[in-house]
Amino acid sequence: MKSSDKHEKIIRAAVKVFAKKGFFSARISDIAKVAKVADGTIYLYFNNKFDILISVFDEEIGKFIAQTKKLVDQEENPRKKLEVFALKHLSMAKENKSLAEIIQMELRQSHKLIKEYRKTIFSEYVDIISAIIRQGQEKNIFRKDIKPGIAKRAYFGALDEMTRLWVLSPKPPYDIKETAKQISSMFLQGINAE
Amino acid sequence: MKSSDKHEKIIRAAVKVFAKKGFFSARISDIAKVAKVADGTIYLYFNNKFDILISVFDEEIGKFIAQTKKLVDQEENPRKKLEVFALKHLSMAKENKSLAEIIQMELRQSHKLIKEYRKTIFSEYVDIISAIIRQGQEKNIFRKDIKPGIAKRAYFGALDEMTRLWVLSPKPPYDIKETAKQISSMFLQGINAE
DNA sequence: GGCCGCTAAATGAATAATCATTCAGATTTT
DNA sequence: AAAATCTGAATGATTATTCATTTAGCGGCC
Repeated sequence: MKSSDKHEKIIRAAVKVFAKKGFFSARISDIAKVAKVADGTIYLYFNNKFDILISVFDEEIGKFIAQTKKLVDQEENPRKKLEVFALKHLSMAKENKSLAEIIQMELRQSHKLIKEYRKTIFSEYVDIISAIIRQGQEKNIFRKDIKPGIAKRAYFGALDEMTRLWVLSPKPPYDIKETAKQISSMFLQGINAE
Repeated sequence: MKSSDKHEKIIRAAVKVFAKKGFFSARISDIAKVAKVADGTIYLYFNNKFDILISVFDEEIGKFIAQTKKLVDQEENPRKKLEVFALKHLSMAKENKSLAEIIQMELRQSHKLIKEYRKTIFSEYVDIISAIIRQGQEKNIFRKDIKPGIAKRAYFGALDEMTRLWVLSPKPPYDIKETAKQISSMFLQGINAE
């Protein structure tokens, strides 16, 4: 068997096990069992347990961010860009529930390395939002008194919290498209009547 | 020494240690050392390590939610209520950084018990928001097509994400009042120019 | 084709370290 | 001098990691 297969198999098993039991409660032997590999084999591909978690993030989140950027770039209108971003974010959570769960739970860990990691990777992601907002402000489409640095976090936070609902509930209580629409609409028009 | 003192001392020490190292990496002996108490003494006041974490939540978060409710009730106008909520939320994070950090990190844990706990306690908190929104809709102040169940999470998520910024950064990069204003304004008016 | 020798990959039992928890005895309070 | 409280060393369970051994893959040779 080619070694790349094993690497892949272990990562996939780890996603499942971490999602189910959480990083600290997951045992290497659990992952080995799911991956159908000996405990020791894991150490041929990863330095330690923590390294597996980081690899999961690196390999899976990277792909996702790239996809999001591409989609957003295809739209012209900043309003539309925000909608597309919301839809992509929520869709990902629905289609890849285990990974979403790990991001929700484990990327919030207070471990120093994870904190640092989170800062870097999330910056790249939420900066997609602030870039859109700046664009919109330049085109006089968005209010100039809104700080992009605050708005990006507010928008991301709103989506992230909806994702948490998906992750914690067995069934999505709201429709994805409907939710993305509501959230982008709230941000664009606000909730004030008239 | 009165026993209530020890209980308090241990809780306070636990808040510090959990915030610094995270629940799983925190050792009982760490907490004991900070509390200036023997390891065994902790077990006279708490059943186990997990029980300490739950007690931290129960005793500290409970107070905070009660305070928030009281403040919100003092306002008449739903718009004003939302502003007050945001300000209280962010102020709490600034004034009680260790606790905010624990809420951010540990309450996201995938441990079954924590998941359940989170559902209960957070529902109580975010339902303050949905209640405000429903009130506003009844008075024709807020759009009727906004679902309170989505809006409450979006609003909470936005604030929660700003809190994360506080927790992860050594210095608050934005002014608390300014941030609360921006977020409530975004939700009320939206970011569209005119 | 079949056999041999070699290397890389894989195995999983044994190791070693970590800590939550306990409890027999010390100390303090009443 | 009981009772209540506290202590911290010892226990025991858990598991990440290691490593001596086995297995599989491959090229050269007859």
